Amino acid sequence: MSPNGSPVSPTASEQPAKGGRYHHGDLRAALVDTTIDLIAERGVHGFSLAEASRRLGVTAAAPYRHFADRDELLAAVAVRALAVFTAMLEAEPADTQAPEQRLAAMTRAYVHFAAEQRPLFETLFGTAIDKSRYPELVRAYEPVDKLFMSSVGEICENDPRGAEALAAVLEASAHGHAALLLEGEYGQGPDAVRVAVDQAAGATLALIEGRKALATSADSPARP
Amino acid sequence: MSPNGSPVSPTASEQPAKGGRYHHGDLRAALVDTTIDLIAERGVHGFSLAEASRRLGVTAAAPYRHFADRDELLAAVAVRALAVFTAMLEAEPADTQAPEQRLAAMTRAYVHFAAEQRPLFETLFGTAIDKSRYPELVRAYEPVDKLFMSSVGEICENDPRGAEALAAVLEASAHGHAALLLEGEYGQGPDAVRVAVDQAAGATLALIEGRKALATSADSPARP
DNA sequence: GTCTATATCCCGATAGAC
DNA sequence: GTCTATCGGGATATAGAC
Repeated sequence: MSPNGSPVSPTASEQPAKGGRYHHGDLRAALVDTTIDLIAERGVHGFSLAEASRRLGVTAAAPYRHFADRDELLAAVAVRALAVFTAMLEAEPADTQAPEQRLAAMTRAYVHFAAEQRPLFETLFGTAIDKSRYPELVRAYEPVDKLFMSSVGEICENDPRGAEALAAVLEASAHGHAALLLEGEYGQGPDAVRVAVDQAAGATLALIEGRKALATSADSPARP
Repeated sequence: MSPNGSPVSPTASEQPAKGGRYHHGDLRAALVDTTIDLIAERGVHGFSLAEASRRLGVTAAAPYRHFADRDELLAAVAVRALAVFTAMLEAEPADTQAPEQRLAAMTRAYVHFAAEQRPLFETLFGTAIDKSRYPELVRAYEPVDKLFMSSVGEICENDPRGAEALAAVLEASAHGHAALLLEGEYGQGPDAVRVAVDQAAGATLALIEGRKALATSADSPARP
């Protein structure tokens, strides 16, 4: 088990062979795991293929059998990140709640994900991966998008424009809370996470409510 | 004039001297300017002291007369960033508006700043500068904080707790819009900036309004 | 599928001359 | 206040052996 909690191929050894050749059971997966660990320690930009190789006891040339270059490895990490986040979202009870409550829960999950899976979150945002180069990465975004937009759509029925706008501000708010949490603006430790998560969820509800209120008052400006 | 629009010392030449010694009028300021250009081109993490020196026609050793290390130069850029942002905020008409409108205007300024001064914005957030090491950086935050908190305080009179919470969500929302704009989620070009700025300002108003509404309904839960 | 070896390039930082 | 010279790292990526 790697420190990031992901399983490495069972046949992978963790030390270089003393004398002979060294073979990984699944160097590709091991590289993804080790990369996540490295990002956790030094940030996305501190990561290097060379050091990941060193940690796994292979030479710096080995990874190039599995990834064309550094970016392709990061894209693989991003795909994993979206899989983890999707799993978090799908673990929520889905149908029993009002769409506002589901969106608040998704916001909680978003900020929680940023806090608990920092390296994965950083990989999704801290880097400028050229998504169009990695179709599987585009596909990995789809389930998240679907879940999110379905709840937004329920709130903005028959108003696709409004839905898009609401989606944008909700995403921005959630993202902002996550980003500032990671910047340390909420302090450190589990208390900071709790506060950020609560405030983010509250902001989601307030945004939905506030937009409703402002739209109404715009319809009948004589009634503030 | 440097591409980032900041004046370089008038005595600074832009090419290395052909034969003799090379003296800058103000290498320190020139380094800050060039650093901003470099960050604009390659991002905060792509920047290097070595390349900044190269561009200015000095050797890699020269900067160390002016900055103890790389981080100190980045801190100087951050100070400049806050000065620019403060100037943007102070350029707004201050007293004529309701606090909600002033906060919406500050949000506009924030997102606008991120878009128009991307390298400065990136320096403030993309790096983990240890602020406590640079007292002048701490001081540079003060005027912004003061402007922001005074408007927030007007809305949350006699409720310092509420003021802090409102400040946090407003900051997060503004930051989120700025961050997603820079990530390209709004597309490219001036249209993207306009949309992001408008949505961010709208979100600010909606957050204030929505929190008010939710607080009220919490006081009298029998009246949804 | 991995290794050896190598090419090529980059960086931050310091000592001491001028 | 800048330069020369240098130390001691680090990186990506390729060619060819096994």
